[in-house]
Amino acid sequence: MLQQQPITGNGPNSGRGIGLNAHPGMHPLNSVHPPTQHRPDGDSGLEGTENGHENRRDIGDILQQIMTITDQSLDEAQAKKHALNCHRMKPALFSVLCEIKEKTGLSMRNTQEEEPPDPQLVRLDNMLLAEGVAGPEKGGGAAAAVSAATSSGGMSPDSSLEHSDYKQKLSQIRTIYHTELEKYEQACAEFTTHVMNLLREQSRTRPVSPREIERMVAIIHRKFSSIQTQLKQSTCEAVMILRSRFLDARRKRRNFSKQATEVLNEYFYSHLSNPYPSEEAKEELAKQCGITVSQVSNWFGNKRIRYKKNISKFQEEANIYAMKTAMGATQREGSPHTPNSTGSADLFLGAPPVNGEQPGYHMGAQDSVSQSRFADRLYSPRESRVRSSSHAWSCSWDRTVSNKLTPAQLAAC
DNA sequence: GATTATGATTTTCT
DNA sequence: AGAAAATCATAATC
Repeated sequence: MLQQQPITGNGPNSGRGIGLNAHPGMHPLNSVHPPTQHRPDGDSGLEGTENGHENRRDIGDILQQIMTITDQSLDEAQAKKHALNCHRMKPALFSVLCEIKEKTGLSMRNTQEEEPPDPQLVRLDNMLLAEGVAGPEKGGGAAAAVSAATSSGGMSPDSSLEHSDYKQKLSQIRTIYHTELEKYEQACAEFTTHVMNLLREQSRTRPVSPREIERMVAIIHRKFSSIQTQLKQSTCEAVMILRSRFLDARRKRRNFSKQATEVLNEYFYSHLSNPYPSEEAKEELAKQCGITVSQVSNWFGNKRIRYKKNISKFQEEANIYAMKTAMGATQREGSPHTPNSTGSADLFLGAPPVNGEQPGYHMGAQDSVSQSRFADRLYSPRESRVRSSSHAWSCSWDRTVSNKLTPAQLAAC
């Protein structure tokens, strides 16, 4: 627009702009246009000498004014500024100018002032809060996250050690996060204050309304919040990596202690006809082995399926435990049995005397006496009670395993 | 380092 | 819902 003026502008102001006509190089341009009607003298396109002189005088005046400003002392300038500020028309003029600004350039920004909270940021906030990184410092924050993550899988005996390591690392992340957040907030506050002061200062000489300052502050905060989002995102990533490293149970699998395996195996082989411990029995076993109930369940699940898949592989182990149990039973011979007892006493529950006979170790062999004994047991009141609580047992274990028990194992059962 | 053992998880079944 | 079966991933062993 402005650049076109010299070409098309031959109106009343044409030829009076500062510097344009004064520049000698512009004359050929102007000369393209024929002389307009307000020049009846039919000048050949060159500015009239009077006009030219007038323009030069104007420019000279302006230059002179500029020069005098630099000559003014600071006090003088301040006094003038003050006088301007105290001018009775100033507030009115100020507000009018502010209004005009609002209606023009700044109206665009009004539309985006009330934007909804960023869903991504909300998600990050929620996660940081849940992980105990953000929010109030509470001792149980990290621990709660850990227990929540491990509740399904159970805890290994050395888990407390690893959890403290996890907590320590998490608190490191927390510290870094809070330090960075503080830095960010400080920087944001500093910058905001600086800009506000600057704008307030400038509002004395140019139309800057308080509303505009507020808006500017909001813009600054928006810009800074993107940095905050990045910080939150990287913190979340760090927490996720930490979690996957420390809380993935499969990653840190530890074998149970020998003693724990012993206890579990003893129970398993002494209940080979129905290796489904009740909830109470599981709790008891868990207590004895120093593992969780779900770990006991896992162990029995694994053991059952692996035993069933390859019985011959487990024969030796089975016989060892059967012998152990049988010997235990022999030792206890004569002592009163409590058929409905639970827990470790259940190991010898109902195990009949093997008539002094040592376990035969007839791998896979199955005599008719054992079979009938097994059948008896199968339909004994106790067994039927247990069976009703273990639906799968009658369908799967009974058919595939129980009828392959060796005499020693059966005796143990 | 290949193989096996084993605890945990996931999927399927009853 | 709980167990079986399949699978994964790591520990232990050779």
